[in-house]
Amino acid sequence: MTARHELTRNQALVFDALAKAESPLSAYTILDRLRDDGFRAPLQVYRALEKLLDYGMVHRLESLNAFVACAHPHCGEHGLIAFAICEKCGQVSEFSDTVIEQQVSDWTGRNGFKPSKTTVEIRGTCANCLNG
Amino acid sequence: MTARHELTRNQALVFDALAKAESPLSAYTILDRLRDDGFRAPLQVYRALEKLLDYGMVHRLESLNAFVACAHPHCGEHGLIAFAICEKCGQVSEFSDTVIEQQVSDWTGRNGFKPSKTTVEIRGTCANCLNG
DNA sequence: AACTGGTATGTTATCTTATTACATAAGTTG
DNA sequence: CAACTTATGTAATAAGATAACATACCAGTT
Repeated sequence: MTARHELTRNQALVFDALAKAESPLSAYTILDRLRDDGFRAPLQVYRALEKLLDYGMVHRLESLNAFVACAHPHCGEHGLIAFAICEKCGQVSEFSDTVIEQQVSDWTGRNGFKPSKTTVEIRGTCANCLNG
Repeated sequence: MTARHELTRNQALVFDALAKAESPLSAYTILDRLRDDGFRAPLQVYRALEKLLDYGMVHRLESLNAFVACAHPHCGEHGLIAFAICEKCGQVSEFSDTVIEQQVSDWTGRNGFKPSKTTVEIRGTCANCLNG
């Protein structure tokens, strides 16, 4: 756990649940996994997620309504991130692409659009599952 | 209405509702707008949307859980599409970007990933709302 | 016309995801 | 301590999506 952000108990529990998971988790799945730690209501999860998203320690996968811990060692220090999501096994690969970032920035510049967050998600089948 | 796909009554109603709208509509908003046309249940909307998405006549905005009619005159004939979504006024600009498409294709090629659908959504504030 | 297979529909119930509202507690700063 | 902000707990409800089942409609064939 980096010391970049002091996490509260709930935030730490949610982050750990995501960090341990092999694939993205929905808020309700997180809730189920934290029952033993005293979690009873969705809001406890959503509130923690909100902060973690703020800190850049967790990403939201819009096309799945699910969440993943950031793959980067020092979170929050990256530009545009893209996700490749395998629909077979659920695994997610995270990568940053400066060229895409530049294209987005070009378009928004040309059109006077002020971007706040950009989502890039590639759904498909990963190499592993293709060979299986 | 193009003759590229014979739409059923329900599909035509849903498509028209989206085409008339100034901004993306949720499935339940579509349902409400079609009450007078006999729609009573969400499934009627979702089933129509499924087909329209198939035909490429409608796009789903993952970060909004909402739908828009395709902006292109002849739908379904385009590659990767990106959306710029204004969080103030709700307006959506649709554009295709071959460079981003190429970057995605490069990554998937390098990683043996077989893509089925790619989502690119830029959230932010449009020029109009910035000047307002 | 009757038979058959495929597609579209209608309806109810249910499941999943997310937020509102309100009360309480805990930490921080003046 | 008082005032303030931030975190928590809990219940209720809103919003988005699907499952299950029954019925109808529309070819093409016999």
